[in-house]
Amino acid sequence: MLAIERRRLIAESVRSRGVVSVAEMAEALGTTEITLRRDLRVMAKEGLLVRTHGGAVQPMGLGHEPSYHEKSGQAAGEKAAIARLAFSMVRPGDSILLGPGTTTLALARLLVNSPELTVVTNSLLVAQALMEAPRVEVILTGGALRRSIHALVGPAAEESVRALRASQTFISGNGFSAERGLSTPSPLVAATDRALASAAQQVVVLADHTKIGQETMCQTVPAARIHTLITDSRADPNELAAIRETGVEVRVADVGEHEQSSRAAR
Amino acid sequence: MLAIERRRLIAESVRSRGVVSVAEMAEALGTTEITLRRDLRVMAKEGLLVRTHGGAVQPMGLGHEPSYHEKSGQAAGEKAAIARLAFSMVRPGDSILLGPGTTTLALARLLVNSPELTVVTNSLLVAQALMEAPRVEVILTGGALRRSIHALVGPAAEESVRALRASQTFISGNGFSAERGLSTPSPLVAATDRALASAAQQVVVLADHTKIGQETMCQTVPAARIHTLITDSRADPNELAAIRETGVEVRVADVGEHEQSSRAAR
DNA sequence: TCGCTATTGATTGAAAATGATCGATACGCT
DNA sequence: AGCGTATCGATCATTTTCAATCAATAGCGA
Repeated sequence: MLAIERRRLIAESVRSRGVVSVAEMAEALGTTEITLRRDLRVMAKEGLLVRTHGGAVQPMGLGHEPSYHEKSGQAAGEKAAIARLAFSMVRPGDSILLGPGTTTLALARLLVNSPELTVVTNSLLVAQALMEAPRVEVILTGGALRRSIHALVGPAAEESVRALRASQTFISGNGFSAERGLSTPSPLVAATDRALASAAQQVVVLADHTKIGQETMCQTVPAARIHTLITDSRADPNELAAIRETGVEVRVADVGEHEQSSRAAR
Repeated sequence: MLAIERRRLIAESVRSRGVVSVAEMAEALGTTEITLRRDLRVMAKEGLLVRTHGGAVQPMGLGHEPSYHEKSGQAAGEKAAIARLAFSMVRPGDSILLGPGTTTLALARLLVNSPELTVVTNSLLVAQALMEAPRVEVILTGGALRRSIHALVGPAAEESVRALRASQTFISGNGFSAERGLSTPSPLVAATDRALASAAQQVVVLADHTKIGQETMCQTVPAARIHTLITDSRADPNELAAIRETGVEVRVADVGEHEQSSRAAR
């Protein structure tokens, strides 16, 4: 096996799995750990990976953001189930909008192998996830970077979606109630989400049970403008009933037994 | 077997498999490794493949562009020196534009502790780097995601910078010559870079020595529209003189002794 | 046939890559 | 904190690969 070929495989492994171990790779590539260590050292110097004890990890820049990831561990199983249900509503050839949030991010990760799709988003994390999706056309809105949610907001963001029209918008938020609809704590984010919502024929809200019945400061979209809410089975049934009253179609995602949210974030 | 025939088979093998090994091909073609090496040397000089130890690989640029990871290691010390010089040109309170590229990314990393700055960029990596810069306002252009360079391009990107006006633009490219100015292989990228350049009073090009004198397909900005070129001390002096003739201010960054990049590009 | 040239094969010393050993260091566990 | 284990880096030996030079062969025209 050629050295360059070996390194290409290592790079690929790092990109796809995030981490590699020296022993494991040496075994897989049929070489010794010494050689592999040398490869890793060279590749680390080139910035292709970051060396750690016993292996190497993906350099920060592609892949997973830790601070944001802590949050995504909460109700991870539920979020994944919601994302799967939302995924089933996407048809090949569609143009869809994705807002920021851990649940929409989970949806984006499911879209990686999807064929022929156009995704418009203001979330850097969604864009990052779809970097791996060769057949998905990704369009980012412009806008000012809001660090806390890794998303683009502000007038520029709203302006750039004004010209667009998509079949569906998938957005999330911090609270959803029958009375107030979808809400978030930040006026800037709310305004941008509102722009996303108004650019699509169908507005789908992804909100796990921790958000149902919650109300936060700024209304994003009133319930009347929302077509579908996808949540999970631990949401308060009374509130869901009230939401249905307002004309929103409520769909409840089934959480597989193996992915209860009791599990800690990795 | 004719030499032409043999080389055609080699080229085909490289194209289809990405890599060939000397021993393997010699076996397959029924010739000796010496002859095969000679073939590879000639073909490498013609740019049909890139020679490596033990074999050869597909030239990056045809099959797939060099993923930015691969490029980021080349001339790393020089790039850092160029970035430092560019950094000294940025004044607090400025609004600047940053294009995509490993050198502009290095500049962005230096800006992390900079106070009171507005940065407009179409590079996701620059945005990511500035995520850590609490006092830098980051604005992303919109646009279609170009995966190979992790940047936003296309009409939407150009449109979103049209309304902006900054004091300086820092852009990079794949080639810079006195005759052709700044150039890149992709028309889409070139158009977007051009839009960035036209939005600022001062256009600064960051290009390490490997790009000086090179010409690629699409002209981004003619030399006449460029105010300053920052490069490193290994650049061809004759070409730099010719560039100065066109009225471009050429500044040469000093590479610290500890960060030579003697390693050849692979 | 003769002479010329281009291509191929062989040899050799140098360079690179690989593998192994050993002391030093870091990590995990109690 | 202390100890055992795993990992790391450096150095040296071995193998592989490379480039340069020289010899041999085949093709070609006069």
